[in-house]
Amino acid sequence: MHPATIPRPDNVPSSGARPARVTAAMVAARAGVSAATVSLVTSGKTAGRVSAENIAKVNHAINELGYVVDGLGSSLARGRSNIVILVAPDVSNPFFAKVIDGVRTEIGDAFQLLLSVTEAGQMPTPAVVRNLLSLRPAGLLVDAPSAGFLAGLPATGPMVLLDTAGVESEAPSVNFDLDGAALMLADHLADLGHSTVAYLDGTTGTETFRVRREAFCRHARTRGINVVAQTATTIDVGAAADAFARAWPQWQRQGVTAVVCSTDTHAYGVLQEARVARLAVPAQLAVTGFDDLPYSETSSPGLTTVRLPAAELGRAAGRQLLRLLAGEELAAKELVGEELEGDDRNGHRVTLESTLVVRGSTVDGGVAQGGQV
Amino acid sequence: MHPATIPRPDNVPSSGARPARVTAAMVAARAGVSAATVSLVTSGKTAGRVSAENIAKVNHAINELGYVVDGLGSSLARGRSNIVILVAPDVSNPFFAKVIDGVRTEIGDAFQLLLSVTEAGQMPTPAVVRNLLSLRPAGLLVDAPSAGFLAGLPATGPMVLLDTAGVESEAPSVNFDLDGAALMLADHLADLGHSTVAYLDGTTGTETFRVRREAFCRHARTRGINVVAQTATTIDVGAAADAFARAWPQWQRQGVTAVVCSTDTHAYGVLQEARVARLAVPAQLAVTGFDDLPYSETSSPGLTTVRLPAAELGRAAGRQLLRLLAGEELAAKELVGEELEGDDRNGHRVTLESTLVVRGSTVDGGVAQGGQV
DNA sequence: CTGAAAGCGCTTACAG
DNA sequence: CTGAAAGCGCTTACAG
Repeated sequence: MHPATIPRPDNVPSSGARPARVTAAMVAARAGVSAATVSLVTSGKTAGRVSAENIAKVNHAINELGYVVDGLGSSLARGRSNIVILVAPDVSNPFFAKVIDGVRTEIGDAFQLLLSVTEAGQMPTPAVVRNLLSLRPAGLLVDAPSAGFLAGLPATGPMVLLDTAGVESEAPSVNFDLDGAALMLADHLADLGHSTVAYLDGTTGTETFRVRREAFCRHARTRGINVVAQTATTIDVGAAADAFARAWPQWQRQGVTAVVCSTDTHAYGVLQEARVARLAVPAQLAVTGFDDLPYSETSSPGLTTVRLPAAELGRAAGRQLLRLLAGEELAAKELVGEELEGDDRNGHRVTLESTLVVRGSTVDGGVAQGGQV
Repeated sequence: MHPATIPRPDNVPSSGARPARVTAAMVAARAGVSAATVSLVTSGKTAGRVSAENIAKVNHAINELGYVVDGLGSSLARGRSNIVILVAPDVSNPFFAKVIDGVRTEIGDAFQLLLSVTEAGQMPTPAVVRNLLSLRPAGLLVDAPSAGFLAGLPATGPMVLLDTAGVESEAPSVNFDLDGAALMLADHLADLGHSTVAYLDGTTGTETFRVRREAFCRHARTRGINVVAQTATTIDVGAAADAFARAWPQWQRQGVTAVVCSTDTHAYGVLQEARVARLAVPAQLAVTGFDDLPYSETSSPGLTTVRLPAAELGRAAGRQLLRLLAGEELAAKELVGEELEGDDRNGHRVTLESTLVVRGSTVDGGVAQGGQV
């Protein structure tokens, strides 16, 4: 009579009742204590409040019955759940995978990390956000937020922004030093004598891409580099290869000696096409990227690229959020009406240094020479 | 005094109280009705139970106050939340992105889809699962489950498995017809006259990879094809390229005329290396993949591959889950003690047909000739 | 150290 | 059609 769910170990016939949920009351009865005591034990607040004997009894009963604290009841009583929601426009790329992993590492078991799922490349709609917030997450992590998204966000609990390049917000945030990165890149190319370069951008319209391009172009100009051409394609090796193949004859005529790509993925396409065209990299053409994705180390030649520390971005954001959450607890418990100490009022804006990783796509023997600058 | 959260529109000073949560009781007071009536309105159960006038009043009050039904309270009262949790070992690959998208499309706004986040390539630990389940999700979707994971799963609510290749389970599931796919592939290569091939596998140890390989080898043998070599690398273009470059001299001596890859990503590496080595594809070497990732259409030559309908996998699983959920509701409401109709007892095991997409990597002009077979 | 009680915010029989 | 009341499962003052 029940819809097929997961297999029952024993073939329970059509009585089909779901296994009864084990509640704190049941544990209490079994242990011969009150539900309050059970709660104290499960939440670890026993110090000076529960006798060792009762703690043992409760734990025993918990194991016997296989009790798990109900997330809904618990969250409702505490006023918030223990889930942290990570909102991001692009879940499926290796760079973001590292970011996620960093967050996960930092958040640990204290909170349950869940990813909001949206249409590829989209931030969740206001309606979805309202839905998410109604779950009373302990905190929110938002990657690459658009300005519109932030504007529509109702003022709720702790939130940390990741990779907000170009978007204004007062919320605590963790960012890459894209300007510094672009500067290093421009310097590197200028030092190598490049004076005419092309820029291959992404079409997603992400803020970070815009910032990368603008920062590079600015610093390039300062260093006397002409950015004579710009094209954009989707973030796809094939699309980038095509675009480069089509553009190259023209670029060559313009004297382009280097192609700067807004992400390594594009650069892979360029490298690939260059190999097919038997263009000597870096002698005839230098290629650079952003991100330092895994493949950049093993491509041939290796790709010179701005390493944006993805995992560290996730970790730093996780750390910030944990601090906010701890602060909240403090505020609720002890500091009502007072001011928190400086540490919690500053440090809300973390910027991570990027590094330029020099490899064979700009310098012969770049890898051998040691990599990072 | 509160930790910095998100920016307040107006600079609320250190009074700092969170904006008071708007509750159903507040809406009720404003509208001059009972909380029960508010609930009826928000859940759309007004038919014959709430006057048009009161509906209007309540809706008005809701808008005025910006009321959103609290997910925790609501879920606790109903006995389950409206979230569906998608558990998967590999969130960050373009194939899975399509699966997610399919699920999202099907689930729609009825439920809130959230992704469980685990270490890359890992299923969540039993502890995490218990945590997730304590949120009382309306349903669970599990992609590429390992046998161990399923065994450790407590018997809970509705669940649908995706891509369970090789894993036994009684739970409703949606799968690809990998055997049929492997057969088509073997036939295709045999028809082209290949009799000696190499197999390039992934090292993740995913069940689906094992099944792909075994099924292909079986059918290949039947068709008189010798699979003379097998290698495995991580799922990375560069790694695959390296592996191929290293293995090719030997393979060539063995008379290998085709490389079958367990996923397109590997095949990209092979194609790339083949171009560098000026190996004529497909004349000297045919290459095939599995998945039909986006780039397979634009690579040069295009990649002959088994198209596994990823989005359809997600949609079918979403559909199954919705049916389970609907059945549950029925069971709870009307059918206690009776049997559900056949439709709900069968059809719990959906198999999706795969197709072989023939492109230039096995047949000259493969694309032009129409693609699918 | 312990338990009875109130409360978190909602939904759903139930009696009118 | 409407509202008072009980209940979902927990946590947290509070009184002992």
